[in-house]
Amino acid sequence: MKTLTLPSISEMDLTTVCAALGDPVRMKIVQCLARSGEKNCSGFEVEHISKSTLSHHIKILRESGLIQPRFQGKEHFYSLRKEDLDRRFPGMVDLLLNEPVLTE
Amino acid sequence: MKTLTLPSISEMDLTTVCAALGDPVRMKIVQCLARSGEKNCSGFEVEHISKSTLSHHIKILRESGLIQPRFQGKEHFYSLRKEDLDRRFPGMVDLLLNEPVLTE
DNA sequence: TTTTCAGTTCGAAAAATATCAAACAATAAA
DNA sequence: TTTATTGTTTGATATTTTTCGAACTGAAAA
Repeated sequence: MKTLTLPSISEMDLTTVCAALGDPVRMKIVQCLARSGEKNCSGFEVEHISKSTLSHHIKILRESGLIQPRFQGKEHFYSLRKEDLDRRFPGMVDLLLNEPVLTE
Repeated sequence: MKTLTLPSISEMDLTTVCAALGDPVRMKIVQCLARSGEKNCSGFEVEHISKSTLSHHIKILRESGLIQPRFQGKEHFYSLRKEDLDRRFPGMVDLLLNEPVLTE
């Protein structure tokens, strides 16, 4: 059985969250989730990246508090922790939603 | 005569700004400026850091669009580009102001 | 049970970043 | 003019981060 540690609202740190958002791959994943609700790894619109690298980025996003997983069978569905983020960092989700997604 | 290039509002990039804020030293400088208006290097409340390192961090903040300099004699006064940031990333400055400054 | 599928973890290599001391530049003060 | 002050730049090193392939894990399908 999986037991994954997510930071609680009070454990979330703005610098850590900003560092997580400071990578273009991760920013794209977060913006994707902010718009779409829930997706599994293959749903993130990031190209030319190995699955181990993607998994690494997901871990950083999860540990920063930005996203949370839901396990269903062999799939891992991820979603943005909108309510928690809105409580801890009011305005942050809107900021992400207002920003157009970069297409490379 | 100094000619420093600041990014225009439309040149500001959210990922780059987040990367700039994703370092504890730089986050502290920005929060300091968000609260205090204008300060020179010796006014940032960061300890145990050489002046060359501080200068490096200031450059990253300036090039991301977060801060702007004003030259007066031998001093360089820095301030947060609040109006520009509010236009480009509405809510970001408030987000920084709402967040208590970490004291290590 | 064996295979396939979705994803994580491990170990290593490459790239980027943070840090400092020393040298430099520009202004102001002596 | 010489010296002190405020900060930047340069060059080097140490650390961190990104990236990948290979091996692994757990669940579902064959």
